[in-house]
Amino acid sequence: MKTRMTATSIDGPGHYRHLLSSRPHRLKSLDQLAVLMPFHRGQEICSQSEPAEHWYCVVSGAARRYVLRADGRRQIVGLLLPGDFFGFTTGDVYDVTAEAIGEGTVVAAYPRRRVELLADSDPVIAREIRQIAFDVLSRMQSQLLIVGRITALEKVGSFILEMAARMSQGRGDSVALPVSRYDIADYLAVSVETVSRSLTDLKHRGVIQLSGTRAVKIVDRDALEDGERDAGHMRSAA
Amino acid sequence: MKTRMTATSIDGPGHYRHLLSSRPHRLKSLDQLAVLMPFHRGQEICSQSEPAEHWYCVVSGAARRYVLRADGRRQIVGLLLPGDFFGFTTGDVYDVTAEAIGEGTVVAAYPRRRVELLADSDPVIAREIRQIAFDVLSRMQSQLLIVGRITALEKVGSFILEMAARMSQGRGDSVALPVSRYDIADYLAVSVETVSRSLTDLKHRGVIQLSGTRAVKIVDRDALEDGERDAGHMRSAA
DNA sequence: CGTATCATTGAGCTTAGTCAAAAAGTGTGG
DNA sequence: CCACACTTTTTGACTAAGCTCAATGATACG
Repeated sequence: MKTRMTATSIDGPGHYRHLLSSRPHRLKSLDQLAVLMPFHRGQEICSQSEPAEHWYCVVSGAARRYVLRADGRRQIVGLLLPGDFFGFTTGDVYDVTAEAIGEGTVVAAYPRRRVELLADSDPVIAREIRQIAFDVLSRMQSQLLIVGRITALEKVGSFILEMAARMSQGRGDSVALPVSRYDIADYLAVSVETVSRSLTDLKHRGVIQLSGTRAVKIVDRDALEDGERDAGHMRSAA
Repeated sequence: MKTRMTATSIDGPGHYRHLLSSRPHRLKSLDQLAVLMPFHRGQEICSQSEPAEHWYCVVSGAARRYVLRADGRRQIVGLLLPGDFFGFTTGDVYDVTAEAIGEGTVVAAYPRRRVELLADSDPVIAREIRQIAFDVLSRMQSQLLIVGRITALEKVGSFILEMAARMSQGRGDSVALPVSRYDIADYLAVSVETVSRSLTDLKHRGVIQLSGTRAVKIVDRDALEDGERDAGHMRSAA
């Protein structure tokens, strides 16, 4: 069993502070409550069935939320990029495990009780948290829509589009995938081999270009979006 | 295009009031703000891309949230049973369409602006809404975990278990499925034929019994849960 | 009681999973 | 800087699961 890094394992709460303050994100008003924690590659941030004492926000790097099946299969129910919050539960324990993907992933941990108390006295903060919850909801629904697609090619195509949108804030046709093929496979609920084959296929068709294994350039966005279009496809104008 | 029933189409806001007050659910404190609306089978409750002016709660019957793909395929991203809330968005328009499944499905509509104003002045209500959002999150994650399963048999098995848990509050091994095979198919992202074949299969194996097409009796719960068990499987003790 | 919808079953075909192995990166210590 | 070990990625051959098309049976509703 992996050891879990605790808040006390960092040598001073202000060490990564600049990372937080320099980055625009929701809950800015709660930054002073946050404890910033760096994690090693593959290290658990919070574990399924353990007391849910914090809400988290990725500051830099990336993380994955997942469950392990009895057959050993891993199912990823969320990829978390900088600015993404996680750790919200219905009960008082975490419902899935979250772990850092890259070395040195930094996460802000907000003590749940204290934040909720603050929210009780400050409607603005309460609204912020509500909005964050809706964002999480929206992210999860996107994944559901991707995983629910029919062919593996469509799943991988949608995945690239989602990553492109989330990583570069919608602009730019180049993505540096923050995850391995294995992660993509477990996120899309297909096998690694199928992910690899789909990418190769998209490359051969001239839909994408690959520089190395992680850098993807979107050449023909329309082709990716085909089999992606749903009736009434439009970004919600906030 | 289907016509959408508006709030004015009911002949008095108090007509279905007893349905709401007799049913335990969250947001009891907001019942007086709710407008109760009955819907016909297949009638739209709210539409993708339209202004999100209400939050909803199913009072009786059932509803589905879905998107339509360019190829005509329908993807269901949520089945809503009595007590379930929906209509939360990140932007100011609904991100998917919701429609009633059964004839006479009754839904409570809460005017979003007014509820948020109320939440601003009442921390208890704000907390309620937060909790509701987390519930929605949990429901969606459950679906993601089911859709992400490998075989159709596992998907259908998990679906039966989920419905049994949600409909009878965990008690009882009999479920009256509130939806058609087509709905199940679009919820699980498999074809109707596969749903039918899987149910027949489970019946022949003695895992379930079917009385008619909608009534399912769980005979061998363990068998359904196999390929269902994930490491650390336990209900969060609230 | 007829008609439309829903459900089941069958046959053939396509896709993706599995098993196996090679190739390409990555990182480490000598 | 290079050699070695390990991980990740790709490719191939085979198998099996599920989709499509098609037809028949069952239900529900007017």
